[in-house]
Amino acid sequence: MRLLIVEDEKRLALSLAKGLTAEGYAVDVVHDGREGLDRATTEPYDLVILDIMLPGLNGYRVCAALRAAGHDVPILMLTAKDGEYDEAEGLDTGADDYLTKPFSYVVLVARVKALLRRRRAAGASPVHVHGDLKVDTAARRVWLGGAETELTAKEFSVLEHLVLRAGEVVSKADILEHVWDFAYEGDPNIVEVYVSALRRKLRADLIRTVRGAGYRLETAP
Amino acid sequence: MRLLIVEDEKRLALSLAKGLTAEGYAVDVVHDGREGLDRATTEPYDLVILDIMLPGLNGYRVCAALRAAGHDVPILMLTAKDGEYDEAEGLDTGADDYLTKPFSYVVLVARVKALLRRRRAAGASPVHVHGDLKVDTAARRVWLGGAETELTAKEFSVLEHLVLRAGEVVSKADILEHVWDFAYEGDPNIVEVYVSALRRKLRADLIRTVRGAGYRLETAP
DNA sequence: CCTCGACGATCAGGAGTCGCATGCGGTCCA
DNA sequence: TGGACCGCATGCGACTCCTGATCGTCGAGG
Repeated sequence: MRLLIVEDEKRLALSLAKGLTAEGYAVDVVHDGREGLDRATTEPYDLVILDIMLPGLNGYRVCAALRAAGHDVPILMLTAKDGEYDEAEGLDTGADDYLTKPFSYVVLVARVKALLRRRRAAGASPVHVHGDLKVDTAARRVWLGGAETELTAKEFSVLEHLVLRAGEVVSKADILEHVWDFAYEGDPNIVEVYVSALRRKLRADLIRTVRGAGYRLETAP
Repeated sequence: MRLLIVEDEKRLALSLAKGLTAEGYAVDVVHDGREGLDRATTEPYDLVILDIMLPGLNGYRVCAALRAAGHDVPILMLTAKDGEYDEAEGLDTGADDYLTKPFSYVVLVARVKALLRRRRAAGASPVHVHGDLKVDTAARRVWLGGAETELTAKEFSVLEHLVLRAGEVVSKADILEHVWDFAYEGDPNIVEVYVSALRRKLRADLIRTVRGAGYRLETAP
């Protein structure tokens, strides 16, 4: 599950990102509205956490623009309590839920999970397809050209992370942070070991090495 | 059968939950309106017991929001006798039945059963079929390939939870939360013991272990 | 065009984790 | 009082994961 946080208070954004990453989500953070809109329109996020007061473009406008562009990604709005902005307005522009600052981290996580559950209950499939590769994140199953392949937990996590960023180059540090513990003090070689295993179990040319940068899951067949 | 209790008086909520659990229902409890709405919209409950006076969002609004969202889950409202809230209003917003505090536990159970019967009579099937496995959550009976199998209460609850999420990986923590008390502090080993029993009584390959992730009820035959 | 250095791939082994089976005592109910 | 059910503990077996070492490959600069 991939989350985008659009929040200009950097400390808050960072702490949310850390926590949600620990929950197992892939988290990206941007600090202004325009950048947020760009990312949300071009990348496949499962949920967007959107602050109202933002430099560049405020949260309402980001939200409205996203909906106008036909994106139905769930949006959780963050509003300040001082009443300058109205919660109802947030829901009117197409947000799915809102949270009033200050909020506890536990509540935020509960809302995030609820929104993701709701979306899943509505029939949104957690299945990702790229070429002849099919990955079902809920069932934790992987097919290649119709044949199912058995993966271990770590192998699946690495693959899932690459699939969520299919076509992009993902650095080893990024994979380490997301799949392993946050502050993992280990050899980046583990990533190589698991990529190697994935290539062996799936197909060698599925994961492309970008020397000095990381790995990229090939999307075109 | 899964029940959700939305009630902020914790002692009352707990005693109801205990009683209904003993009746064989899987019971979740939340203490405020918003959380109740979240859960009811995202989880597949068979009935919601909803107090009127709630922090966050009162019972009427939860009920109205649920109906507005297209959910037809039966709702049993709990009203205080002091007339501040009108019973009729509860029914207007879409509740199926109401009960005035204080009420006897026996009456509550009778109403719950009546509502579940009514829904069943209306054609909602509590029977889930996956391959040659048939599970009747109302009657709490299980058939495998036409032959009925006797399960204990806990065995059935674990199976029911897996059936409701058939095809997905369900973590042991998730099973613990839903089948045992919600704040259960116990050894995940219990889950393993019950899964083991289910495999013995049903078929070994029906419940698949996904190492490091949980269990998955196989859907394909 | 060759050489060298850095980076990446692969392999094997041991430690640790995870899941399963079994058995025992407690408790609840008939 | 007896039986069934439940929670818990233990020990075993298997698999996974990480580490370290070695081998391979790419690319830049001489």
